[in-house]
Amino acid sequence: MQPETERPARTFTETARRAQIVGCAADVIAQAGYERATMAEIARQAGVAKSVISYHFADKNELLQELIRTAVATFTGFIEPRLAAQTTARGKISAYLVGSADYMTAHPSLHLAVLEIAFKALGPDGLPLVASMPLETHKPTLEHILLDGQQAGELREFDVQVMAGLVRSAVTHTMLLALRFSPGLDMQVYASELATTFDLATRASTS
Amino acid sequence: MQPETERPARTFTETARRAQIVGCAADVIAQAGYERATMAEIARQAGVAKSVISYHFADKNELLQELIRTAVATFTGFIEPRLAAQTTARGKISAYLVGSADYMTAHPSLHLAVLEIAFKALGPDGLPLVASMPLETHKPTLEHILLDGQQAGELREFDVQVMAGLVRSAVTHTMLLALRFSPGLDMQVYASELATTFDLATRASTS
Amino acid sequence: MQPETERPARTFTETARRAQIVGCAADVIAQAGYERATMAEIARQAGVAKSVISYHFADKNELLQELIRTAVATFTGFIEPRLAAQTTARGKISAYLVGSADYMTAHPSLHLAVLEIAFKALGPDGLPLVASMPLETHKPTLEHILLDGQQAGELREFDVQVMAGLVRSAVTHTMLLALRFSPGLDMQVYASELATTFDLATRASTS
Amino acid sequence: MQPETERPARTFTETARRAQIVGCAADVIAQAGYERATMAEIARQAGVAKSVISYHFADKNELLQELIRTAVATFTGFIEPRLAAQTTARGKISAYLVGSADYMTAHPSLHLAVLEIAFKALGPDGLPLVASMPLETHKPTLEHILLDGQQAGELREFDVQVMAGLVRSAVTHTMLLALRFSPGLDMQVYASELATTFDLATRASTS
DNA sequence: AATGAATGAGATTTCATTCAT
DNA sequence: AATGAATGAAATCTCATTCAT
Repeated sequence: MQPETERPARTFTETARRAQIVGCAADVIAQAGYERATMAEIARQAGVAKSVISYHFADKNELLQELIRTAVATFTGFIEPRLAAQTTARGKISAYLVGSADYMTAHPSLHLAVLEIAFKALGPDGLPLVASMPLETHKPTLEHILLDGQQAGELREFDVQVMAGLVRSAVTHTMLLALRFSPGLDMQVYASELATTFDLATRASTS
Repeated sequence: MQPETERPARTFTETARRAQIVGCAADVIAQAGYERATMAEIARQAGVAKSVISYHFADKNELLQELIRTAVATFTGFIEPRLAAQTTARGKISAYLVGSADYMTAHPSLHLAVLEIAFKALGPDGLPLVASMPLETHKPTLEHILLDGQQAGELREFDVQVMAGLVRSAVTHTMLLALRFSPGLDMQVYASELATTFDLATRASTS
Repeated sequence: MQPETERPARTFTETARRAQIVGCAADVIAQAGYERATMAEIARQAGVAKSVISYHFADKNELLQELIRTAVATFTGFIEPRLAAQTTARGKISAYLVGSADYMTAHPSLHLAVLEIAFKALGPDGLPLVASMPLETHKPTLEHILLDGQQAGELREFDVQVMAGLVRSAVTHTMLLALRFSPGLDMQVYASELATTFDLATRASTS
Repeated sequence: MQPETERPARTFTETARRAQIVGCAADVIAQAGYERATMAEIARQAGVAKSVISYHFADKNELLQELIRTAVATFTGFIEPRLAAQTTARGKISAYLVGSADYMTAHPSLHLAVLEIAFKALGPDGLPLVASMPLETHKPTLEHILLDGQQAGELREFDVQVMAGLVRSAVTHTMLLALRFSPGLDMQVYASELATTFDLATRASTS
């Protein structure tokens, strides 16, 4: 049950420091962009020496991976209860979009940081860092929702892969670009507009 | 009419060299990714010395900007006749999606390179390089199409900004990710799936 | 009789801890090599925190010096009775070689660690750490043996410095390299081969 | 005949610079020791910027390997004619020792640098750098000499491996230590003392 | 028009050591 | 007596850019 590799349990202080550093990293990455988010800059933001980060994280990759793990957990905690509260596929899709917008509003720098990392960070093997990470926790979920909706006759026939990709892009990419070009944007309005759009695009024609 | 800044007209050789270098840059960026596309690597691919690039381009930014200008021109040449051939908004949207897929098929490394640059390259001010570029040549176009469609009663009421962003993301982002995860994907089929989806999402309900 | 510098006598626990750490240091240095024998690694091997070492030893140099002192004492305890048991110079030389091989067999990591340190460790002044150490406890001894042998007419005329250096190198260096390239080597056979060689090289021609 | 990997032929300047840098590296390593021979220090000694070294050598390992290659070639050029001039095994052994001393006298920093590197430098895999290098060009040679001498009845029976190791250690290690502790030492005298010693140790008893 | 050579700024990482508890 | 946490110095390597020829 426990992993073989014996790692001494983390101290309370250790855990707190790691969380603090991850938070500062997210802030720096979100505000200054991934390429400016050097270890030196993150340390400066956290008010500690560069080597403090090295002390708590094996290397930059581990820091970024922890950041992503945090974000995935946070997002999941945000979105899952909302999905569970809906019984219909159409309701779940809408909840996914609105919930994502809420998450982005609640944790903007975490969200932006993850996107920066997903697009830009490379692992030691030269492949995108996220390629070796469970970023897609909710990927099957979204496809399941669509599939279930089709089988229940609630949604029309379409390629589930394509539609799921489109929904996910709407959340990560469309909203992101929109935010970048108009920072004051109301995410909730934006999300409800998307919800309407996807409802029309997916519902069964007889409805 | 009169050039603002006095720059001697480019010779034929000069123009050819610039085009060659831009092409090599696109290949390297598309295949190896933006972070590996160093000046040295681009020069190696082009079979010239690093300083040749510096001779023909003021700096790396200018090279990337030229690449983007080339891509925009190519894309425009691809898409505009197809839009012009359509009279209805619904037809134009579909043509935009299918035409984009055709462009990606015809010029894959140009397309991929532009996306890499758009996501990753920063200008000297630290802002994304594309922020200061006419990347959005077709942006007003797409919004015009939607607006005209609404005014003609052909399309339902929706936020034009949101929908245009979604369409554009579908082309740049959704397709890109789909390609990355399944390289053998048939772009044309994918595009027609998207066309159906957007048709349902945008058409006026009475139609 | 009276210690020059006032240092409180070491407790029993203290002494044991120091010995344990020295032993672990020897193991790590012998197995992983001097450059990998960081304080962190030694502490890990000893199952204590890094700062425990700092607590018991002023700095890394003191730890290494203690290790060398231990090794010299051990080696001396090994070799002196054997030398004392021999009455002739030729017997003593042979006993030195064979005894050295026995020592290496009995305390391999101590021996390897000392060699690593002797070759690689630098003191704070940038000079080899062993330059300021009584590593050469047996150096005069060896030269005395040779000199006595010459005066007794047992050994031929040769430069005592050169020959002593050669004998010592045979033990530290030649055997070491031989071991490195063929780990299963029988040290005792090797030593007796060396003993024959040096006997021929040093004995008076009339014998 | 030519190696597959196409490497552009080196310029005259390039070759000269590489040689100069290798020479400076040897000087620094010999005088200050391997651990102080940082890229910065070598560059300072050469009067160039750090990155000039990076321009001419892929990394520090390549620089060190080139240094070793230079030393091996120089040593070979020194020793081979002298071996060829001797017809007997005993003459060749003597020539090897004296020739080595001459080489050390003629190229002291090259010799010292190689020893420093051989003992201390690790490759990227953590193994000694010289493990992957043709340092032992003359190793078979020395063993051949001894073997031939035994077969010709000129040398007594002994383990060829052991004796070859001892001869080589005498050159690299014994002389080195002697030099370190008495810098003004006359190498030629030292070598002739060693030559006598090894002659006695190896010649057939009937001679 | 082209190029080899040189450069300086900056990024990550390692490590012995110190300090407060 | 012991330890987790923090630190600063230093080292290697990368890369866009510039200069003299």
